[in-house]
Amino acid sequence: MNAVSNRKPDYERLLRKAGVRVTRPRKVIVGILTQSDDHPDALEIFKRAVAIDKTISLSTVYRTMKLLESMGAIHRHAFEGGPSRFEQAGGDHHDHLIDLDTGDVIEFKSDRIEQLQDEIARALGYEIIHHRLELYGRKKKSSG
Amino acid sequence: MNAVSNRKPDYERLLRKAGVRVTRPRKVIVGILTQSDDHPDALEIFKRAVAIDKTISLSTVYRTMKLLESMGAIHRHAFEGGPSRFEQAGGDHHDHLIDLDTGDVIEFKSDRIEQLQDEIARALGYEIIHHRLELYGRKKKSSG
DNA sequence: GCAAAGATGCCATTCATTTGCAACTGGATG
DNA sequence: CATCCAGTTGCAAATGAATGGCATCTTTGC
Repeated sequence: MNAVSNRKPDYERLLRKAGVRVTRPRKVIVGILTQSDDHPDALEIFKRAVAIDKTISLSTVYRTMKLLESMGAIHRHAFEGGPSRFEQAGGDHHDHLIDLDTGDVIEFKSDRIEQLQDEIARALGYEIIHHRLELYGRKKKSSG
Repeated sequence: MNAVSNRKPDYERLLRKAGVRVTRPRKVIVGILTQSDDHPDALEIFKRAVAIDKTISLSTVYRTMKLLESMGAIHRHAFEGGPSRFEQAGGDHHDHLIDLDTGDVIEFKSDRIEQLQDEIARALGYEIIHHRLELYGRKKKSSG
């Protein structure tokens, strides 16, 4: 388990490469993603977007997230009991620890766990396409 | 990783113990759960219930699942891209491998992974309340 | 058996997300 | 730089899962 790097993708380049238009709403949204280090949901991204350009609609946020996801530029996480939350792709693969009290998301990584998952799948005759490992926990009060 | 035992809870006893009524719809629903070895969603349970008693409503299925869940008699799983699916509690803890082609759910268990999860959470200053580990995969064709 | 608390069925509602559609606009072309 | 039009957008209505309100029924304690 260790820290996770996070180089940001060049979204505009990716959009052009995907052959879709680089529109004003899309620029605003990817700009927000670039500046975000948290895991906002669609509504939160919408709010941040409206602060920059008040004509942007929530539909467009949803459509853009779906587009970026299909391009592999972002990851969607459906943590339990809430809307999907998004994060930029491009960093190393990692899993998530969700703070049940604050909703904060902490990233972690364990090669050992990944390896064990592969072994399990192989033993069952399966190939893992992707996986989801989420720890839901509370901060330990170390002394008081 | 190994097979998972599955002793079925005595739902009617549990209901009485919880101080709620053992009604006709509830009997039908827990009867279905007792006979199920899969991971049906609410609609599927509803269909099976209606086949036995056509007056049962989907609302009651949802209410009953929620009730059983709060009693700890069943577990709810929100696998990606679909409605919640349910399984009886009472077996050992286990995680899930979801067959992306069929939707089949295979249960597995790894003490080693659980242990690593605990270590990770501890290192981050957290106590795990619960976790979710899902592998999404496809069957390997071993020869043809 | 009876009454009252609890459950049910039905329907409307919520919440997250998607879709239909007319109006708009990137960006390739001339 | 004007034109054009497929790709996009905003809006509103639709969807799908799940919940809530409420009048009516039904367990269960007496």
